[in-house]
Amino acid sequence: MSCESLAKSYSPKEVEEKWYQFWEEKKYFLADNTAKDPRFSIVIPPPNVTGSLHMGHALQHTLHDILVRWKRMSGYNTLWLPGTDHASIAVHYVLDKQLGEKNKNRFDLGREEFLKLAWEWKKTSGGTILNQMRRMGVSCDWSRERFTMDEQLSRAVVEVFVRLYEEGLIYRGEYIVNWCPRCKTAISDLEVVYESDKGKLWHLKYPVVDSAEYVSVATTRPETMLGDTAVAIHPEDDRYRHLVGKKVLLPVMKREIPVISDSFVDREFGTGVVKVTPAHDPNDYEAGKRHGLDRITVIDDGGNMTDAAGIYQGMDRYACRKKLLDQLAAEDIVLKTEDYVHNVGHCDRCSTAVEPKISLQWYLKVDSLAKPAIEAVESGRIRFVPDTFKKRYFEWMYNIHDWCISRQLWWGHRIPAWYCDACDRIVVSRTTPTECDKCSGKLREESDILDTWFSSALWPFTTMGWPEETQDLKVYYPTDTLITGPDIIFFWVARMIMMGLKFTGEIPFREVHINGIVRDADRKKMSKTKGNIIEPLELVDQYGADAVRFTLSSMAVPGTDIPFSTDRMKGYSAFANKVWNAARFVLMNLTEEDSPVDPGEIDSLIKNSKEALQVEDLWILHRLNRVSSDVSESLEKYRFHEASALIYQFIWHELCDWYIELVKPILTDPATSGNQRVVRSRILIHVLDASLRILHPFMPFITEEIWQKIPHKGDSIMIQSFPVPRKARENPEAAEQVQDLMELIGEMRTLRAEMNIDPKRLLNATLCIQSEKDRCLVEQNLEKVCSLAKIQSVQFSASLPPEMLRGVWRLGEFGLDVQGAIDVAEETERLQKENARIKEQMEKIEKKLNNSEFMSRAPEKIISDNESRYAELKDRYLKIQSNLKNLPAQ
RNA sequence: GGGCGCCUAGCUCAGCUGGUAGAGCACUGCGAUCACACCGCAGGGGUCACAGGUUCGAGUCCUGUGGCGCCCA
Repeated sequence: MSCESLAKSYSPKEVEEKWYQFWEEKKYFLADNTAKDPRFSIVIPPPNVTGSLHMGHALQHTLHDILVRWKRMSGYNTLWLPGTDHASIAVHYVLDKQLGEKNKNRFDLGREEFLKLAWEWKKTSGGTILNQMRRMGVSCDWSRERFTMDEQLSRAVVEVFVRLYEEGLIYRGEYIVNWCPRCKTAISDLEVVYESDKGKLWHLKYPVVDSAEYVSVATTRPETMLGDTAVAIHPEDDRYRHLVGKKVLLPVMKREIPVISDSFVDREFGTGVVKVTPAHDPNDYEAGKRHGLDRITVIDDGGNMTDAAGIYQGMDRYACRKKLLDQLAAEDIVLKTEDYVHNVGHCDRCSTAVEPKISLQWYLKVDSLAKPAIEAVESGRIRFVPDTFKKRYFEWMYNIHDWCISRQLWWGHRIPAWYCDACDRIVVSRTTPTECDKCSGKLREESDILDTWFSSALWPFTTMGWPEETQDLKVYYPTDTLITGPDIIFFWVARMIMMGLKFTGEIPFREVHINGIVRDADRKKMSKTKGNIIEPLELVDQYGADAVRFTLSSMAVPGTDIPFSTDRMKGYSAFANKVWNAARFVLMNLTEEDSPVDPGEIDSLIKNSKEALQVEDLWILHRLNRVSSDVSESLEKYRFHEASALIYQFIWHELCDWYIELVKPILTDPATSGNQRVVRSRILIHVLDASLRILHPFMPFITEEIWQKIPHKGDSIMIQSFPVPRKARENPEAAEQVQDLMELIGEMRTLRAEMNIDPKRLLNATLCIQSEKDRCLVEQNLEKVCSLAKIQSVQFSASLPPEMLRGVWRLGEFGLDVQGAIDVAEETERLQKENARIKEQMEKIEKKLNNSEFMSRAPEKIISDNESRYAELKDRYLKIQSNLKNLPAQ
């Protein structure tokens, strides 16, 4: 085994690419569906194929990868399945833009050509995000990469559609939908985002027919008046009751329309009279149905006025508004104009104002699917982490509406339906029919495609081969965990649960971990317009993937947003360097002959040759035990922040700050025996090895780089076992002893610092320790104490000589000889101050212990804790008191 | 309008089932010695938003007030 030495500091750039390639080549990421081990499986929330890696992905992928690497190292047969979704609207958007540059649109090209172009685009640019993911070090099984439009997944989509149709759960109907005039498609309720826009409220004069009276109607969208087919009042509104049944004359169009009475009218809005445009407003549409009103469509698919708009035909809807208002003003129809802030729906993808529009669409009836999906969460079969998110889920599920699943786009899964023009029959089929099964007439294929989320909803099982009963499906479905953001609980999580239960009879995942949203350091949401976007790959370039991963993980409190701070990340890149240098120290103390350490070797060392071990050895092994189980426990609960803090604290503040420092004096002392040296290096190798393994899921690159350089068995750290607690190493006694030594060293250091003693100056010390056992402990570890507290000689004595600086710790008192008269006044003040602090704490506890209510009601454990704490404080207090008394007279 | 969440050190946040207020960064002092100055040692800094209540005991549970944010309509 050769022991290379390490560079003085860690540079991620040189190692990351190398190891990622190595892992992939060795096929470590591949899941083996024949393995007998318990399995752990997870599917990626498929990123949009047009997307590029942002901080949200970086976070989610980091969390996925931590779980997956940890489970893999813990002996699970692990699958992490990657892939992308086809993102109909987004792809259309990208291509529309490209075509637009050549002054063309998709209709010029035609469906077939457009799809060719789309596939071409997918082939060249669709893999961007997947390649970017690799830079984060993700260990997904690339051999199982899926795309929602893969042939097999597409077949599954057809299968699902046909089954749902045959069960009567999919129907076609004419309703008012959210229409995006730019994308030229219907979109679902969820894809509409409401933003408050500053607009105006125009009050218009509608004269009552055969009367001198007129009514004033208020509207934010005057152009829709061209399609008005009634005005409405509230049935209990006495102001207008007399008008019901009469007609008003619609200005401009000069159409007589009825006054209807309906309780949907809000009496407080405007004057209490509203115009009714059934073809362009969802509420009006419903009211129109109730009252049998005509529906006049005045705005077309592209947002332009139809021929029903009279002279405004062909005009853009906003241009029309302007011109129309001119006309209305000229005709004295506008009674009043006020500023008005209202919520306007915008297309989620392209931000164009949505146009409510009547059209014939395909819908999925969701009631019967929602029921079992609700039950699955209510019963706890599916758990949300944190739990509070299930409320959001229920809220939506209890009020769920039928889902408009058709889109008037081309890129996606074409709805498998054919129309017979001869007999009006609709044929829905798994295979392309040649003729109408009823009248043998010619068939016309449906041109609409399905909502992208329709296929995403099937992702957990179609990616594994459904509807075939594949081995993958058997082994890896249902998946264990879904990690995703709060924004797609409805879009995706809820729909996956419904579809999973419907088509596999099983829940698609057992737990849903909802992560927070990554924001900028000031908690602001990142956005292009704000210009506060942080590019994860730029961070990776600068600080290394490990530092980025660790930062995200350390801030990943379930369900809590992450204000990403570069300062904090610098801290974690320093941590990487710290780990590097700890390894460097270990390697410097090894020789060519050092071989890999088996954990069992350390156990038998404890069992058979305890005398060769130092107390700090027992302590660090004990601590290692605890940390390994604590980290696992935290990960089990998705407490990534806690797990990160545990391993950080252990490596930096226990292994580096104490263990290595305690071991140093032994290693540097030329008098140390060969055997002592060997034992030290065996333990160092082992503790470093185990620490690297615990750290590996969080920081895969640096841990692999170091692990490959220390004595090791095996080809890669990523397939080694994750440390588990070993009984032989539990040693609370050693833990306490080291605690006592640390306290002594700490007190001495504090005293030195407070008294401004030159850090390099070696002092003589006197120790008073009552207990024989305690004295032995200190005696046996004298070298270490001296080295870490800069002491040159120690005397044990029953009492402290007067001319010394004094300190106390749990096991006794100590004096530092500063060789010369000490400033008694200053020393008195210092000790008195310290005792005042102690007294304060004692009084607090005293109050509790003197309270009979507390003594009779508090649990025994709490009482005894307080008592022993009090005893300790008192002991310390008395020691200081006696120190004060024994100071030389002034 | 309905619902949910947040307010803890200068900053960003932990603090699970109530029992001695924590971390990282920043800050102050000291330190180029044999892993690391991307470092070490020591230190300062908090009426846990506010007001009530429950309890022997409240950052933690309950009610209300104020401020901020999110979701749904």
